[in-house]
Amino acid sequence: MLLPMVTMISGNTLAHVAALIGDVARANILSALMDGRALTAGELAWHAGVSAPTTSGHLAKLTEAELIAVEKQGRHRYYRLASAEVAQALEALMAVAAQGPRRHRPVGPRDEALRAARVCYDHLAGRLGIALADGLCLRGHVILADGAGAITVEGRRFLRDFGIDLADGPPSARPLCRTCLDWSERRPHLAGRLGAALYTRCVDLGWLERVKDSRAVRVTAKGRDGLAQTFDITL
Amino acid sequence: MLLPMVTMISGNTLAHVAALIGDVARANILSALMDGRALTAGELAWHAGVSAPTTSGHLAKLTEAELIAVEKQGRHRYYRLASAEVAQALEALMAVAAQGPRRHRPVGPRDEALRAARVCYDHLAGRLGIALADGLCLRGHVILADGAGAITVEGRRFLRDFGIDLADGPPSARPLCRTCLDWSERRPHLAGRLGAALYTRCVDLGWLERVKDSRAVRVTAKGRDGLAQTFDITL
DNA sequence: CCAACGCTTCGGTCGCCGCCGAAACGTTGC
DNA sequence: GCAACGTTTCGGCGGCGACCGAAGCGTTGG
Repeated sequence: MLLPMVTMISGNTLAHVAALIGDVARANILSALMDGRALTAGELAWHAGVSAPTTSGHLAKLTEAELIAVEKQGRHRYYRLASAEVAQALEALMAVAAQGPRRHRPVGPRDEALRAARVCYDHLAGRLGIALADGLCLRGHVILADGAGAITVEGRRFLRDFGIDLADGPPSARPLCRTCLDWSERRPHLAGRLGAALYTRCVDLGWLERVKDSRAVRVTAKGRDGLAQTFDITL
Repeated sequence: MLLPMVTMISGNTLAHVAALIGDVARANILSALMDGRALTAGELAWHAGVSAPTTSGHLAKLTEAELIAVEKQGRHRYYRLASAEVAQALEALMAVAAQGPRRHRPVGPRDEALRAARVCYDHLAGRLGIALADGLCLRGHVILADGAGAITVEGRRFLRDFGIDLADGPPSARPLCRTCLDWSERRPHLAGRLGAALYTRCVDLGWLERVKDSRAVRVTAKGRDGLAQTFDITL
């Protein structure tokens, strides 16, 4: 049989990366790490639903492929996603999975919480993430033209008043403001350094709280007021 | 053992989609379809490097999961990617694969052609795609701020002169102008309806030609002149 | 109408990989 | 130093799924 020669190289690497994500245990591990924090091997074993030895094997494979990175700290080992690109790929896959044919998923209460507000790597997603993006867009603070975005001059001033100065920090190669396709809302929300700063600031202000063992985010009473006053968001 | 309950649902669907891409034969099939055209089962079998029966099974699975779509035509069956989201997910995975540890890939001449200019679903990628995006950005026809993009008023006029009217066609939900992370250049190139229109127009003008059995694109002599005059691109 | 062709279905084989328990390793703390 | 703990390594088991050849189905063209 005639072989397609060089084409196979890209297919091989593509398959290798996808196959790593394509195991239920490993997918659960990566999903758990999508909240941007670093978790221990034990915590990840719990999330994956398999034994510690099995988890260890999975973590070794993911680390070797540089999908995740590890940091030793005492007798714990903290694992985190290796890069924002990995998070983006995972989110893109979830978007495909969400639009696919109804795979039997009885929408539980936990699922509803995720759709309301959740963390996507280091920024907000779900209905709250969309509302934030819409609010900033409506006031002309950012320009979201057809899935792409940029910060205006007034936006920069507004953000500074809100307590976010995007000029500080090391000059990073990371995009200042980019969008990310929301898998539950099917619309773009704010990502990049702006998205991360917005989320961090809301947490610092006590407006948002993480839900334990989940990517879901809860809006506090103070947060309800603050979001309404600052961003015109009513939940 | 305590089970993480509902969290597993998302992990399950994520793993299912990723596992479909995570087979070498299927990855080759999807890679081949990344050129945006619809190919027959036989052609895909050749690209996949496996027998016709095996390919048929793969195609059935991919179709059922709605990663690809099929169209019957006589005794042929034409398969294509089901949506732009699928293409985006594939591109994101390739970006991850490209930045990972050097997986033994001896850069062949075919590979070099892909890095120079290739089709990414329905728009241009590679050095040529980057150069086009940079050119339009430099002249202020589009604004590419940190990986995000929008078309300016002058840009719209310029594109109309070039033969692209983005107002025509049915009002589509597809983004007009978005960016796509280039896996070989590690920088954003133009995607969305603008990216597609630019590629189509260049082909119509006879500036670009597809390379047989590859996603690579060749610049014609006429194209070299045209690209230089219109976009200030020197290859 | 029959032969050629493209594609799918069926049946059986084989190899890879996920899984766990037991044991080893390294760190912490008493 | 020793016990407790978190994590990894080892060995062996089991099952899923990719693969092919042969046969079946539908279409095309003479």
